[in-house]
Amino acid sequence: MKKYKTKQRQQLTLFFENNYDKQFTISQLADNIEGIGTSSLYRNVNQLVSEGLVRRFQSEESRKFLYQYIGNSDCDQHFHLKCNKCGRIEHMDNNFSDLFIKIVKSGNNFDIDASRTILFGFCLSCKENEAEDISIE
Amino acid sequence: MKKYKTKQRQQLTLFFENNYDKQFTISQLADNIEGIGTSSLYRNVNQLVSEGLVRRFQSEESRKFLYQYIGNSDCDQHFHLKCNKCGRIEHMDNNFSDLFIKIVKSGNNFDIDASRTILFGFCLSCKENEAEDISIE
DNA sequence: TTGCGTGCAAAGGTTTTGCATGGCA
DNA sequence: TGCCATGCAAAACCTTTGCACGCAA
Repeated sequence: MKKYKTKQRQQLTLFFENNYDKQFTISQLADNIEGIGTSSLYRNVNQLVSEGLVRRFQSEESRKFLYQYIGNSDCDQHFHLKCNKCGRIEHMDNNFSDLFIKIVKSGNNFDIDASRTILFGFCLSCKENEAEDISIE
Repeated sequence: MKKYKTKQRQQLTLFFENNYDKQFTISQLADNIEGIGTSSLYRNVNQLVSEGLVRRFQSEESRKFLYQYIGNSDCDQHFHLKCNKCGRIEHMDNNFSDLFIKIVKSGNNFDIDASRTILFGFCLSCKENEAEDISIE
């Protein structure tokens, strides 16, 4: 399938590249990118997903899909850590990932597929602000 | 709110109890349980979720919810391992879970919430059958 | 008998698809 | 010019909700 470099597709890719490691819903993308219709947005995002440049997740709370640019990083090699508060994704070190995979393999006879697994919790900066916000949540 | 022991609710609970550690979509529940309408199914399942007896997950691929009976087990204490092939959920040993949580805490400054995290991979029995089936998938 | 539960149908919200038009190469 | 991409609208899909009837206690 040939691909044309349309204005819409270029804007979408640019926006993703400028917001590496953040996740967006379709409506958030639409809010931030001028001049692209919903269906073209879905089609382009899905194409980026199938190319492996963007990753699709499920939101925890709502039923919306979340999209995150991962570029050409070797994300199949390691775990990802998602903060339940700010939503950011961290890439776990490959060595730590390997270590854990081996622990589970020996302890549980289970072969973890790190590329499919997301670990949920709280990142450092959200943890540090926890004390102040404890009454909110 | 009072609760009546209706036939439908009893059948649902029975099915869940007989299929401990498996996850089902609503339509899979409907296929397996005779004589319960969709809306009653949703309402009963959601009630079990709010009572803490059933847990609701998001499917990774589709937008469907998955439901799993957890009874009164202390699933907040450990990780769960889901086999990508047979779909079964295993409960990871609490000690292994603790170990990994500590590793990630020191290595990544990230507090994992084991209760929300599912580790994907392949279980022992599916791994053993892998050689025969490798052409299928 | 009381009032919660059920089931049908409709609503609500997100994603996908059909089709005619537009724009890249 | 050829043909992929766009955008509108409609369809598809899953979950929730409204309402009249049914059934447990």
